[in-house]
Amino acid sequence: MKNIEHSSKDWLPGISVDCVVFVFHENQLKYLTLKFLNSDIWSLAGGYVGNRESINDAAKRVLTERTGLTNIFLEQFYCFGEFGRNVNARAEFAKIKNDIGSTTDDLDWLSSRFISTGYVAVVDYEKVNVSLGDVSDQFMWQNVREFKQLFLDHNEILDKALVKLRECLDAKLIAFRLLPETFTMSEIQQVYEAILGASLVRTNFQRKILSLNILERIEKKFSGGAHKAPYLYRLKK
Amino acid sequence: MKNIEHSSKDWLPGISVDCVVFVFHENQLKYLTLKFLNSDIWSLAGGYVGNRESINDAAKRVLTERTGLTNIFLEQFYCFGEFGRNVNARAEFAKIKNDIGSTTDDLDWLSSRFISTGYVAVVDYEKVNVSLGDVSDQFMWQNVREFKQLFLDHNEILDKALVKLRECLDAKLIAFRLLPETFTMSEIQQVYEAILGASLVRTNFQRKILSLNILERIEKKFSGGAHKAPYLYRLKK
DNA sequence: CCAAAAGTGTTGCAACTACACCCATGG
DNA sequence: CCATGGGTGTAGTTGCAACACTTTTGG
Repeated sequence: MKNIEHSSKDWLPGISVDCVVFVFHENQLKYLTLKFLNSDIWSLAGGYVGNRESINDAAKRVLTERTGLTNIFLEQFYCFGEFGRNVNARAEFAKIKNDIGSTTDDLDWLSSRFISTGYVAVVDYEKVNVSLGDVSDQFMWQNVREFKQLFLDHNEILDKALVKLRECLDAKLIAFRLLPETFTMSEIQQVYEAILGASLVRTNFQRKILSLNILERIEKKFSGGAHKAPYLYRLKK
Repeated sequence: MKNIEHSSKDWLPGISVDCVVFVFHENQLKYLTLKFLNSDIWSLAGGYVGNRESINDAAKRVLTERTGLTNIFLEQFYCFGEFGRNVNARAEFAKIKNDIGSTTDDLDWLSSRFISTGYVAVVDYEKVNVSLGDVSDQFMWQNVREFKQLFLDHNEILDKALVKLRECLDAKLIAFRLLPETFTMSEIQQVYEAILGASLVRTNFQRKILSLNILERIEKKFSGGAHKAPYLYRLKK
């Protein structure tokens, strides 16, 4: 409860950031959700903005706190400022307050009107080490293809994040940030297919990716199967 | 000074909106700037957010207050949240305070940290009727090709607005919103050239625009010149 | 006739799609 | 040999750019 108790002094009132953290795992595109202490309410990874901190830095900090990672792809995509986006959810807040054992002041601050800026983050599943923080007791990587009811307007934030992710896919080389250091060509294709929600023709896809001239092929190969092993690739310096 | 005097009660603290209002006039793309009372400081059209008003509605309201128009193209493009974007400009605020005869409380509120969401607006020059409001004594339609030093980080806001405008140009049919009800084909081309900052081949451009199938040609024509008069077009319903 | 406006035709380029086909490799 | 992975060739399409050329119309 440290963050919330210090709230009115250390943090900007009425302003928050919410990060949609994407990973690729088990052949699916997933995003990070956190469950509030002792409740069944799931939210995106959010946080407040320090009095002397830029909102972009706040998003970076929240991401580092939750994932243990620095230097990750992070991009702002929209500012959610509807009246009632959280004010109309006093019941949800009251439940959370009760569950996490907050004081009345905290609830007043939490349930006062907030404007939240949304960020898309893209990380390598194998490198993430999720820390729950003070208000959550569980986390989950949620498949984007399965609907899950989220806190407040976080479903809307997720939808807009997915649109932004697709827009950035080629220009910002999103797919390679979702994969480990080395990967096979079909893994790249699976990432693209998961993000675009469509299947792609293998031969044309490989030509497109290789023509970018950003990959180098590593001669070491997979072992195991009763057939040819796929090549491994990694990003050129 | 009405708005500012009521500030701490009626408006959300620390949050504002800034609108970059574009028009097409004298064959140039221009944006609205306002000069603070008795000063030489020029800013974009900004405003605060009502306690019970969504930020998108606040932007709409600011736009209606300044231009007299409703139902105009308006789109959010970025949330500016650097620490110091206005806090480091106490000198500018002190000058404005002096010029507009504000009380100390107002200055404290004004110069406290603000986070501002940027909006692009696109309007028909012939329909705009600019109202100065309480803190400005002059306005100007500024050519985007000429640099002008603006208040705080408003030059950066303008730059990002222009990028957004170009991105929306085709998808949101921006050009037709910058023109009056009826227009000639070469006027449309001039708008495109002003926004893109490049010249286009007439024949190919006309083919592209007409193939959109959104225009109808009006048989009435211009009068005057010693040559064929251009056709007039208007958007289909 | 001239000048400006409006429109057509054609050529070539680049990107993408679909699909046929071939080679490589490990068992 | 088979199954899987990796890659080439090619034909068709689409969109766009460049440019030549024709037609319309008012004076």
